[in-house]
Amino acid sequence: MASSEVASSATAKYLQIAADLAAQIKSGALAPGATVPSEAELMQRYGVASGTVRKAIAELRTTQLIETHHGRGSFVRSRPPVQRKSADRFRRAHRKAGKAAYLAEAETSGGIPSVTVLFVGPTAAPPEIADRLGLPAGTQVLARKRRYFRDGVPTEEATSYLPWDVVKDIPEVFAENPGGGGIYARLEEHGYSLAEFTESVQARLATKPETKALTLSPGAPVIHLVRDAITADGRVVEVCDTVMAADQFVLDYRFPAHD
Amino acid sequence: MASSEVASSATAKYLQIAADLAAQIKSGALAPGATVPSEAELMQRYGVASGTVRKAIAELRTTQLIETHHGRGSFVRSRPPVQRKSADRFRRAHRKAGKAAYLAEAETSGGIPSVTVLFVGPTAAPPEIADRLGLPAGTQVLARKRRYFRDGVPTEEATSYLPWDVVKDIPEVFAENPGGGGIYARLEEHGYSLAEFTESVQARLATKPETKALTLSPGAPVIHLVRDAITADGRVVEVCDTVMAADQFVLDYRFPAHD
DNA sequence: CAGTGGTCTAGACCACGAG
DNA sequence: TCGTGGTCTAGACCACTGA
Repeated sequence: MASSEVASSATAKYLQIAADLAAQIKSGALAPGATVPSEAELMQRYGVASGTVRKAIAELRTTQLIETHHGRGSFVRSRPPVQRKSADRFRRAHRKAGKAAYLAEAETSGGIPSVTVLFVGPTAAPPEIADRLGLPAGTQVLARKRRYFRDGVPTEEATSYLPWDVVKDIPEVFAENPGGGGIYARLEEHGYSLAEFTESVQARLATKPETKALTLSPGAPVIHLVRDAITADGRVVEVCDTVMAADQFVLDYRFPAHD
Repeated sequence: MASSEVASSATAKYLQIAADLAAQIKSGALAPGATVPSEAELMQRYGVASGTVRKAIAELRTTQLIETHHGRGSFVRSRPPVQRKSADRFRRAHRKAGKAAYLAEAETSGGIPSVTVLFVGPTAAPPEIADRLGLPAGTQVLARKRRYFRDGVPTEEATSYLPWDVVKDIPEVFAENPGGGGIYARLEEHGYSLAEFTESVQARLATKPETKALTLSPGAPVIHLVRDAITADGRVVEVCDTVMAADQFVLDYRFPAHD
């Protein structure tokens, strides 16, 4: 028989199973953090094949109701508290007080922040970055790639690109920890007085590597933010390319109505 | 044999197939609008089972490279030109020139913009909105809900909420078309001089109703933006709640480095 | 080690779309 | 009608996790 009694109901079996499990989660029968029954268990309970159960699980994953860990199982997600990111985090006053932008921000958020530096060194500038820096594509620049965590959970990954001629005399920016106030403070100490920042914000689904780096479920959305740091004479002295787990952040902006 | 030579390579077969097709798309060998080879064709070409091909196709779908239509096939998506949304769109100069924000923006983007007004009338303010307006939850406010299109395709849906005492003497804001410069121009004409805007940006997956309203695929990301319009004396006179198809927009912001 | 999810096969039947 | 994608089965082996 195998496929003789298949694909006939109004809505697909795997969706019914997903809806059933979703109802259990919303009702609280499956509490946040609880483990979802294993695939084998669900196959037996619903009398379906493995593929069908897996599609149901995938459905719950894309709706962010559960997360899955290879070899461990699936777990009901607990809505994490979001982190507000305001343009205020780049206020010069914060830099003068010796705080890096991330820490300045973390002060007003719950959770314990931490940072891991993944890479610091020369790189060929990717086309879009080179364009923003006003350099030919492939020019050597300094890249600083780091990953940010809150309570040990990765939340965002950021790569800063700086023109080589700007950084070559600023030894601190080659260090893992560029010192109090971060690289913006170092830039200003070396005569690059920052006038303004511009940010471009896009949202999209995470790529495979991003899901790994940020431990996201496939199909999870990310915020892709690219910021230019611009000096008083109009030069872009840093481009920061950031990918954030979308469910972890709210971005706040404020701008005047005047001309 | 069946499964004797399975799941051993470094990266999964379905990902290799997806990557191969993605490369063909990026190289232009598969042009936008072209039909992707059928599943049967791909099964033969790559020598894999149907399930494997389907997973590869699903991968390309979540990366927005293709779209699939039951019974017709899969097609390479033509990258819709994204629309840049800059804070500049609220410059008073634009309002004075008689342009509404949306049209002012559309001038610098490709595509023909259009708007449909879905609802204008009194509503009980939802909690989050009431909070921003500084009113008790459930207070009667004026809601203006409209849907925006580009080239006939829905791209965003926005609802403005205005305190009743503000609008009760401004007949134009009850009309479908509030006139040149939009409601912000009308507010300023009636003594509500706008000082600044704040925007909160979040990204998440579309809800079921949103996928319908914006004709999105399930699992597609949206940008949720909430803007407050604030007068010189600090009063919030409008809250605009907007949901945008994420793949249609880039949000641009600019802010000073000064204190 | 046992148990979990991840990938894969080689089929089947159903539902949709176009000629 | 025929070709398309959508769902489903009943298995298999692989890879990761934790006791």
